Amino acid sequence: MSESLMAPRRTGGRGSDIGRPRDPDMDQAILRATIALLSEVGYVRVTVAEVARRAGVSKPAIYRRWSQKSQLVVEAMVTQMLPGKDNDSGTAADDLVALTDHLIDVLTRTPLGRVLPGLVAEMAADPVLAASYRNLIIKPNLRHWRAAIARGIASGELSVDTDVDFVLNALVGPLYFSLLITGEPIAAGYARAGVNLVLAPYKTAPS
Amino acid sequence: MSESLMAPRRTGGRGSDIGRPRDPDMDQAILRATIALLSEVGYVRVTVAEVARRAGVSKPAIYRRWSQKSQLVVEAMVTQMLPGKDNDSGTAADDLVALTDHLIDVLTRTPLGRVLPGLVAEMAADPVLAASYRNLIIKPNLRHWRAAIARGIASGELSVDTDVDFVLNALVGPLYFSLLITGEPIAAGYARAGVNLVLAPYKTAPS
DNA sequence: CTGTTACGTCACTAACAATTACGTAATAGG
DNA sequence: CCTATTACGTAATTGTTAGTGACGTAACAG
Repeated sequence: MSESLMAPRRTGGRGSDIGRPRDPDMDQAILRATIALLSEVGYVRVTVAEVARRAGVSKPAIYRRWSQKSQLVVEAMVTQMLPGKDNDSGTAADDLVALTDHLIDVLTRTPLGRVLPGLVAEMAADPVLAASYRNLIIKPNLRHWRAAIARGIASGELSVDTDVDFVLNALVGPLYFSLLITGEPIAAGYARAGVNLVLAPYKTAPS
Repeated sequence: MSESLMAPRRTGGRGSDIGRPRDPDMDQAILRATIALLSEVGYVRVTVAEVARRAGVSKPAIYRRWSQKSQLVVEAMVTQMLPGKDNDSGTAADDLVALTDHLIDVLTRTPLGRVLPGLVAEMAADPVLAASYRNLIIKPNLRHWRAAIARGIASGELSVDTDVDFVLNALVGPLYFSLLITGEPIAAGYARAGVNLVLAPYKTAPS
């Protein structure tokens, strides 16, 4: 994977050592203004001019750092949103319930939920952006889910035949389907019920 | 639900009976041009001006029929894409496999797959459009899934406790998740494997 | 015929992303 | 200190596109 897929942010001119250095405070001000605006109006209605105004910064100053609005948004999300923690509660089932509940919370009660639809559209039109988002946000988060399932297999709680991808997708997919397509609210208790059903074929007999 | 949520298309002026009637051939030409353009360039890059050019029609003629580009696209998709047929193959499991395979085909090999990301963004910003798409496309299609599961319960193939929404979401959700978020290809044999696993908790003992 | 609407052409507004020119300020290295 | 180099703000500009509006002409209903 080429580095450009991971580093949408523009580097300094020819060499970043010579000339006047960029003001790091501006970076933070821009990213914070981006997140704030995102959570208020959603991706589509975020304009670079408004981000600049709120950050107390000029528009060219933003374009010096990020070549596109979409890449600014991705970096803002990466730096401002903490990945789910990898709680090890003792059983894979409980870990997955916790992860599912956390994801529901993120999708329904944080800016991400409002940002995602617009971002999905941009991703489809911009492979570089898509790679950034997937590598920096999606994959790191799914890693926790895989780890929980792996621990369950190792401890004997789950069968060694457990289809990790199936379990993961069956739990996560419906949440995105609901957010992006149907608009239906997530049923209360979805996490516990879903985990029980998805793991049912893989639960080993209690020893 | 108000009728306006179902009928994005503009009616004729005050009464549709007086004055020069709209040319029905133009309707078809516009819808066909929209679908063709959609499948070539995707939602974002569809411009009303280009649709008009291809349909051999003026831009105002389009806006006389649809108030927004997004509504034109929805109607184009509704009229040009056949809903999945409701095959009754004898078992709920086989029906669900067929429906799943069909949905995979639609999402990966028809214009819908290229259109959906842009449409998701529009839906998030436009409740009327969202209602149209859900009522005209999503819900009618999911009805076939529900029917198949209901038949399985009626025949005794599935437990009466079967969680219909869970089964449906666990099969459908991952497909959209893959298309819109991860970009990962659907595993070959997903339909059969997924149905087996999702139905496992509900399969009644063979009588 | 008359009223009403559709149609095309053309011009137009408004919004916004993205770029550029220019003058000024800040920094590193010599 | 001096020079090259880059950052910064202001401001103007380009280009694209959605969506409107005016006008003259064509087609339909009664």
